[in-house]
Amino acid sequence: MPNTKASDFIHKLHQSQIKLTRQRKLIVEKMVLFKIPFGAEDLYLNGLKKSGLDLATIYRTLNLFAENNWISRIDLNDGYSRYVMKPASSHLHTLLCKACHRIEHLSGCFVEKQQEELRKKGFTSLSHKVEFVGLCPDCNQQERTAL
Amino acid sequence: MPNTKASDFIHKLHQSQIKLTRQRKLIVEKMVLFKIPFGAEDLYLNGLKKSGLDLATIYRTLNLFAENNWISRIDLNDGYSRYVMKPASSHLHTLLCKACHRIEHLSGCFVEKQQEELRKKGFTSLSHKVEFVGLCPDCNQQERTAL
DNA sequence: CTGTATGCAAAACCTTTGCATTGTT
DNA sequence: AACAATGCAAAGGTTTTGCATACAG
Repeated sequence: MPNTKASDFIHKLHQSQIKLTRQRKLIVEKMVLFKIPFGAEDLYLNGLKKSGLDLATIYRTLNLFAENNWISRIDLNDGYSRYVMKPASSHLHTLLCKACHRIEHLSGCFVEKQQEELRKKGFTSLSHKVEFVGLCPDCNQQERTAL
Repeated sequence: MPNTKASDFIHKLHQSQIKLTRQRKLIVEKMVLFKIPFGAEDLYLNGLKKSGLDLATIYRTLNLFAENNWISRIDLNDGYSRYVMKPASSHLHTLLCKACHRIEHLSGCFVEKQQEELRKKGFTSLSHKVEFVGLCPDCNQQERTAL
């Protein structure tokens, strides 16, 4: 079963109003191959350019996907917009390795209670994001053995 | 006691190796006046330009402060880097109103336990960020009365 | 004094946009 | 056929950088 992820994603596109173009399919198929957050240029230089896609198309598509909440923007604070495929759950709880950028989606939410308190105080339309950043076991080990 | 915040901050600068210039003092004194996340241009157009500061100096200074963890970058996802003064506690738990950009630092941390579990799994140098985004009571009310 | 910080101007950078053309539904 | 999406090229806006000068320690 190759690319279940990609076809699931494309299925989502189908159900919406947007048109399913060759370019968008290619972008989706490329996105799912990334295990770390990817930017427009990452997709472009890793095959999409060869397929004849324009960088502008990729930017437009990534914006479209993000607006529809099909992907999430990750801020690595280097002036470069990156995205990750959205996990099944709506909001984002991530664990990011600052060395290799490997990203994990965490299950379990420890802040629902806190959010509920804020709601009681009069805040509405609440959403939240929990981000852990650190060194994953692999990168941590590399640093040690490098000494 | 005017500008306790500013002098506290400047005191921190003193203790580090960096030089305390007229420009840096002015930037600090301006920063503390902002109750919402501020960008370089915000500082520039709100008095620092009149004081003769250059935008480049402000960018350099904001980068310097952020590298030293004296201020924190906030990503509002509009292609504009903003910062907030760091709260006393090291890490960031914020509540941001998406309408007026008013920001609150939340006390109490509900994710320490989760972080401890990650540490046990082999992750190191862990830090975390918890961000709530929503409409504050004031903005929420405005939307309602606008109907 | 020495080395860092600033001002100025230009460049770099990522991202967006206009418009004619192509392609989907 | 109608409208949305793409490619191409150019512009946009924020942030960075080089270099001579000024300044803090």
